[in-house]
Order: sequence, then structure tokens, then C-alpha cells
Amino acid sequence: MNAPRTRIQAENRARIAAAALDVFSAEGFRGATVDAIAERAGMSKPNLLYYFPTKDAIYREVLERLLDDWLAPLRALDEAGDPVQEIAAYLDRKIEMARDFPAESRLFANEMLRGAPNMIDVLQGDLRALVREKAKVIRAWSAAGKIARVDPYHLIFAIWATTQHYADYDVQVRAVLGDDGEGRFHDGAAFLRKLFLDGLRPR
Amino acid sequence: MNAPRTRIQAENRARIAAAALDVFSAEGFRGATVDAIAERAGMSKPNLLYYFPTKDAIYREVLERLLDDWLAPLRALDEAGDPVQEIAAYLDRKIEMARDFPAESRLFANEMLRGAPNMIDVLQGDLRALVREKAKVIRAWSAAGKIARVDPYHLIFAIWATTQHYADYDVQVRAVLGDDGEGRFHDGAAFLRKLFLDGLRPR
DNA sequence: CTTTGTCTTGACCATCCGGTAAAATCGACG
DNA sequence: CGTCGATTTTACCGGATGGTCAAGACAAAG
Repeated sequence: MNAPRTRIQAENRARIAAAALDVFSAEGFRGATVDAIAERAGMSKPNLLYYFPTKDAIYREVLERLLDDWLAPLRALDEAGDPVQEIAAYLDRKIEMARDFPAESRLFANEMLRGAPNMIDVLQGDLRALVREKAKVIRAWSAAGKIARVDPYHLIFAIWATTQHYADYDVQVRAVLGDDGEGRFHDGAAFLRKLFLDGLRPR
Repeated sequence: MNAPRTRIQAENRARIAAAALDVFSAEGFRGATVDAIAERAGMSKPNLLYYFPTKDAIYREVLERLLDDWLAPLRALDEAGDPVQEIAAYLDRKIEMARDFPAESRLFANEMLRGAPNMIDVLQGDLRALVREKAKVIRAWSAAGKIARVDPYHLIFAIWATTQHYADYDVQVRAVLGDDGEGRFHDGAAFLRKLFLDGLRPR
């Protein structure tokens, strides 16, 4: 069943993965029930288990489907572009993802909080390599005087943290700001651009 | 049983709360089992349930014990101090908390991810009021030209996000950096000070 | 239409888990 | 020491949940 062989299989596996993303991200792995995922996918539990053998398998599938999209914004950081604009654009892409794919962000957050039992290998492998590569780019920008001399790793962490915060801590942000439609994403993006480029100290 | 009447009660309730903090923060509410908390506290499950009537009650107790400590760093932001130093000091305090009390941070993160079912009233009440008050202070600093004109709410979010990231995403940070003892907290603090004060654009 | 493999369902099982009951043990105080 | 309330333990219950099974419904190909 690893490679979908029929149209129905492809459709249903996709529907299940979408439903599972919602449920897992909102309830955590343990809090999500197979029944809840099945109901959200519009099918019975045994039917769902016809497509995925175990709850774990569903979870792993969801994680896998996410990974590429998740790292795409960092991958797109372009050595050849203008450094300041590249970083501003990276911030924007990440804020957009927090706005448009909050469930994905929360799923990752849940996995991290538990110690990444299903992703530790990816973190230490592909992710680490990608970050190292981009850190090199950032360091070169620093050396060329295009941006300030800062630790590129912690810069990347700060970009992740500030942008994903709008998805992961959405309740808190909304509680503090009051309900603002989606204005918080726009205002947050503007603030972050200013923060990352110019900081707080008056010039 | 709300107010401990004996020495043993006070001791055991404290031991249970400490154990529960560890288990809840690592596994999430649903992932934590009463048995696991009891074992970690060094007692049997029925014994634990002699001190707290339900799993929910344990969880609420843990949240309550945390709240004051959690908001203390923001409360300490002093209108009368030097703005730049006040913000730098706030960053430092928050980074220290991420290093010294990561379980607390992760517990909050778990609660936020689920939509804060047990804290939404606090968020919309005390927290919101406190943030509003401090936002006013920050805005006054901006108006006086002591710091740049930025949205004070999003500034506070950014401080929370960047500092708590070192607790909540600890696995990821360690996977990317390799094991570094606790150097990441020192380096992170230095980076954040520079980021928040001066930004990335070369001067 | 019929056949054959795909898909779906209802009934069911075993385990985990939150919580209870009641008896046994402990410990502070007279 | 003896008493009595505080504490702890053993045994247990019922519902939730992950997963199975066997039979039925369905779709595609001849």
C-alpha cells in the first residue's frame, strides 16, 4: 500500500492525511484518536485502517508530506540576491506560512516539544546540512559587509521563532491583541522587517 | 484538600506538582498518564489520587503554580530604567528562564498549541492587561526618542518567541548546532541583544 | 451480466487508563 | 502505649481506544 495503485487509494490517502494533519496538530499525537481522524476524513475507522495499518503510520505519512514544503522557504534563500532583501523576503515567506498553514506549524511544534521522536534523524541530517549551508551564505554576506556580523545559526533560529510564533501561539496573540481579522500577520511582518533590519536603538 | 493541612500533604502535593510538570511538559496533557506522574513522584496512583481528585486537577494546579513566575520577567520591565538596557535585561531574564526552566516553557507551549483550554481566561484577563500596560511604557519610550518607533505588542511577541524557542525547540536547536553544553544559551543571548538593539543592516 | 479484485462496514477484542472501594498501615498527640 | 485521623496499598471497575475479522458492496474488465 506504500504506492497508491488506484485513483481511490490516492484520493483517500490524501483525504486521510489532510484530516490527520488537522487532528494531530490540534490535539497532539496522543490526544488524536483514529476515530476522530476517520470522522474528519468522512469515513469509518476500519476503512481508514484499510489505507494505513496503524495510527503511527498515519502520523509518519503526515510528517513526510510536510517536510519539503516546510524547508522550502529556507532553501529559497538566494546567495546571489541582495542580502537585506533576501532576509526580508525570507521573513515574509515564513509569516505567510504561519498565516496560511498554521496546522503544519503546530504539528512540528508538537513533535519538537516531545523531543522529535519521529524526526530526530531528519533534524540531524537534512535539516542540519541545509542550515549549515545557508549559515555559510549568511556568514559570507557578513564578511562582505552586506549585513552586520552576527551568528548565522541564531539568526535563523530567530527567524523561525518569531514567524512560527504567529501560528503556534495564535491563541495568545489573539487574546492579547483582541480579534483583529488577520491584521496581526500584516503588522507582525512589518514589525519583524524593521526589527531584523534596523533594531530598536534609535539611529 | 485545597489548603494543605499537614506537613506530609504539603510535601506530597509539591512532589506531585513537580513530577506532573515534567510529565505534562514532555508528553502533553493527553499523553501524560496518571501512572507516569505517580511513578515519577515516587508513589502509587491511588495514593496520588488521594491528594488530587482528578488528572485535570493536577494539571490546573501545575498551571497555577507557574503563572506568577512566568509573567515576572515582563512585570519587572521598569518604566523608569534606561529603555535600551531594560529591553536587553528582559531578553536576558527570558533566556535564563528558557535555560533553567525549560519544562515550564514547554508546558505553556503545549497549552497554547491546544488553544489554551485552561488558560484562555487568564490570557484575555491578567495577561492582556499586563501586556497593554507594558506596551504603553514601550510606546512612551518610542515617543521620547529613546528607542525606535515600533509596534510594542509585536515587540513583546518577538521577545517571547525568540527566547522561548530555546526551550520549546531545544531538540531542533541541539540537532542543528551539535551538542554544545549550554553554550547555545550564551550565544543566543548575545545574538538577541545585537538583533534587538541594532538589527542586521550595516551602519 | 459475470467475474474478480478493490473497497467498505458492523461486530468484536484486548489493552490502557482514569478513577473507586475498602482494608491496612502509619504517625501525632494525649 | 493507645487512639484516631491521616496516609498508603491492593484489588478492581468501566469506558475509551487502537486494532482485527469476516462478510458484504462496489467498480472495472471481459
